[in-house]
Parts: sequence; structure tokens; C-alpha cells
Amino acid sequence: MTEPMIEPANNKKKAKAKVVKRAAGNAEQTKKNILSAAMHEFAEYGDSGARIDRIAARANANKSLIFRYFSNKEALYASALKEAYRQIRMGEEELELEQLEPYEAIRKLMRFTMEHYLKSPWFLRLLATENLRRGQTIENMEGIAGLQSPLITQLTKVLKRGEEMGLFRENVNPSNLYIIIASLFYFPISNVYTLPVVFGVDVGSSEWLEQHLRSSERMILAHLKK
Amino acid sequence: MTEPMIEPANNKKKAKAKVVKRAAGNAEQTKKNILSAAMHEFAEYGDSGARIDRIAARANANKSLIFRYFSNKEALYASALKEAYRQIRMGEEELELEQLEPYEAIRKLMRFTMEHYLKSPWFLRLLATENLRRGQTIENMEGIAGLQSPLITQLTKVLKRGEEMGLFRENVNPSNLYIIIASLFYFPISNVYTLPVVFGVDVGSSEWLEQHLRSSERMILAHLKK
DNA sequence: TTAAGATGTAACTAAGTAGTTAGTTGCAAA
DNA sequence: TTTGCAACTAACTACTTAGTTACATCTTAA
Repeated sequence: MTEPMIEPANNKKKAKAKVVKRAAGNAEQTKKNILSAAMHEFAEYGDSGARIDRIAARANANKSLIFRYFSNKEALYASALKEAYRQIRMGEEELELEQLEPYEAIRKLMRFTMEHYLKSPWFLRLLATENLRRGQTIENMEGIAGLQSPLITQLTKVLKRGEEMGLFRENVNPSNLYIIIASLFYFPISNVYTLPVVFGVDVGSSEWLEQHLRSSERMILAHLKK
Repeated sequence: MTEPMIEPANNKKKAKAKVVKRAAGNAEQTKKNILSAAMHEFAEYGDSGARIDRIAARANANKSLIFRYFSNKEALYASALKEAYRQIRMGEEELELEQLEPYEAIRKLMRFTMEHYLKSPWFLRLLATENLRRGQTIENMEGIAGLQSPLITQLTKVLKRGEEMGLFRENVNPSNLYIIIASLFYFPISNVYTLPVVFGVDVGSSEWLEQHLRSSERMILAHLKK
């Protein structure tokens, strides 16, 4: 039992029209609270460092509810990881590259990527944790297909249009391009605590980040140019 | 009985001139074994997941020796992190960019960086762990000055020479350039378990990596060009 | 009102886990 | 042989933690 247990409560929808309200509180809301608390906890402390008691406290729920709804710590972690991806992908869908002029679209994608990472440090932390686990969980996760980034679809169209307009060179692989763009922001943002010590550069400051964005834009656009 | 019991039998070696051997083993060697085992353990399981008992077992040492030599788990982690940086920096010093022609030097630096990450995954894992800890340990570490990457010194000279030769544009910041180069390899290598799921790209294969290196070289060199 | 199931809680347990302690062993100098 | 000491060890302690259980309370339907 990895996840679901959808609507365990309202089993009697039998007769009438009645807004079915669950007995003694609201199970769905409790589950959401637990999931949200779990995301925070696993992002903050990693898989081994996360504590069920803290999750319960943060969710205003009792520990045994966690086990009732999510079976065990591992399954809760899996649910939290999946929910994290779901939320991130939802954010990505808001981006509308397709109407923009190709150069502008790439610039917007880059700024969006940077700001996305800055706004969701918990997501980067979960990613780091899952890779430290060697992808143990994501590999066996059902419904991973839905995790595919919607950015790639949009980027594919932008590249095609840019190519047709004679702006971009041919055969640019959208996934590889996006990996390069993501790389440029993932590294400084996820290593914000160690890089200043090692390179003496304050990669967390908005000045550095803005300058890095401008520099990266120039580099990527030149790289795409026909 | 955890494991060892080194030489329980030959208790009377009294006789003559003998190479001075310390009582029942060798403290320095034991310390090294513990440190090496700790690096492995913390890289593998993270800070919370690491287990003192496993470190003791791997080092063929008794648990209480760990506390005698390293005080506590946190201090052991700090020692392991510092040793990890020391080893990585030693490897970096072998790189000799200064005699090479500027373009060639940049190419060599890029390949070296990629291969360095591939050869030392435990270092990337320790970095990820330390950033999950928000740099708690590296910030309070004595002797961090010695951690500064020797690559920056070499790169500075390469850039200066390239500029004088009219090959590179002016005022390229060496640290920022190196951060870009490191980014391009850090992201795919440290996310090798999640990226294939999300982008359907096998970023761990040598084919992908070689192609990524070539593509990155072109991009970086164009970006540096006058 | 009551039955029954859904929802919630505190107390408990079994298995770890970091750190300590009291003592043993091996070596070399006196 | 004796003594001093550093290296080493097994067993233990105090505490934490995932997971369980027995029980209480709430909601709805009959």
C-alpha cells in the first residue's frame, strides 16, 4: 500500500442527497496536512534525519494517523516526493513560451528556471536527497510518466520555430539544451553554502545571480545562433 | 566482539633490538582507517544516516576508539569533510594548465572537471550532504583558507594569457567562469538517478557525457572569444 | 437512541544508537 | 621482572525512534 486509500470514509452514499461529511473531522484535510508536513520535514532533514513525530506535530495530527494513511516512513517519503514533483510541474505549466519570439522565449525560460529554483529550495533539497538515495524511490514510483517536464514540450516548439525563422541552428536537442540551462542555475543555487567558502564568491546574492543570468543568456543565445 | 583482536598470541617479543612498535597496533594507522571509513560512510548515508558502528566495523577499529580520537560524531563528520576537500584539492594540483595554449587549456580543464566528478562520486555526495546541512560544518571549519581551489589560480593565468594573445575577451572573471564550467558537469552527474526519469535522457552513459562535453566546449570557447 | 464505522489520541514496545566505563593487552624502559 | 602507559576492547547506559495497540469520541443512518 503505497499511497491511495482514496475516500475511506464516505462509504455510505446510499440514499439521499446529502453533503457527505466524514465522521469526526476531515480525513482528506488531515492527509493533506500530513503530506505537506512530510515534504517540509524530508526536505529539511533528508530521509534518515526526518522524524515522524515532528511530521505529526507540524501536521497537527497524531502519529498513528500517519501510519494509517501512509503505511510507513518510506511510503510517506515516496508520497512526499511525488507531491513535490506534482507541485513543481504545476508551476512550470504556467509558463507560456509559445507565443513569444524565439530569443525572448529562451530568455524567459532561463529567468523562470532560476527563479523557480530560488523560490522552491525545498524541491532542490528533495532532489538532492533522492539522488543520495540513488533514486531508490523514484525508480519504483508509479505514474512517473506524469512527472515528465512540460517545459520540454514547449521548448521543442520554440526551437522548431526558431529554426524555421532561420534564427537557430538545426538539430538542437531540447532536453539537452534544457539540461544545460538547468545546470547553470542548479549548481550555484544548490551549493550556496559551500561555494562562497571555496571560491569566495557570494553566489546567493541577487547581484551575483542577476549577473550570472545575463552572462548565461548571452552564452546560450550565442550557442543557439545559426 | 566487533572484529579484530590483532595479534593476541605473540605477547612476548621481548628479546633484542626490535623495530619500535607501539603497543598493540598503530594509533596513526587506526586514525587513518577511521577517517577513511567515515568518509565512505558519510558519503554513502549522509549525516543522519551514517552509523558509528558501521564506521568502526569498516575501519577494523573499536567504537570507543572513534570517540577517543574524534570526540563525537559531529567532529568526525567535520574531519571527514575536511579530508575529502584535501584529497580533491591534491588531485586538482596535478593539473598543469599553464604551459598549454589557451584554448587547449580550457578544454583540458573542462574534461578534467568532468572526469574528476565521475571518478569521485563520494565527493559530490559529501558536498550535497553539507549543503543540505546548510554549510553548518564548513562555515565553522578552521583552515578553510587552504580549501581554496588551486584551479582558480591556474585559470587566472590562462585567461590573462589568452587576453594578451587577443584570443579571449577582456575582464572574464575566473571564478565565475569556473562556476559555469563546474555547473555544466555537476548537475547531470549529481542528478544521474533522477534526470533519466524526468527527461528520458541517460545522462550517466559515456556517450551522452562525451557529447555533452563536446557541446559544452564549443559553447564555452565561443563565449570566451574576443 | 443506538449501532457501527470513521476518526483521533496517549501510552507502550522493540529495536536501535551515540556515547561511556572499567578493564585488558602489548611494549619498552628501569 | 616490574612498572608505566598508550592502544585497544566488551559490555553497558541513557535515550531516541518507528511502529503498535487499546481505547475514546464523533457522525450518520436507521
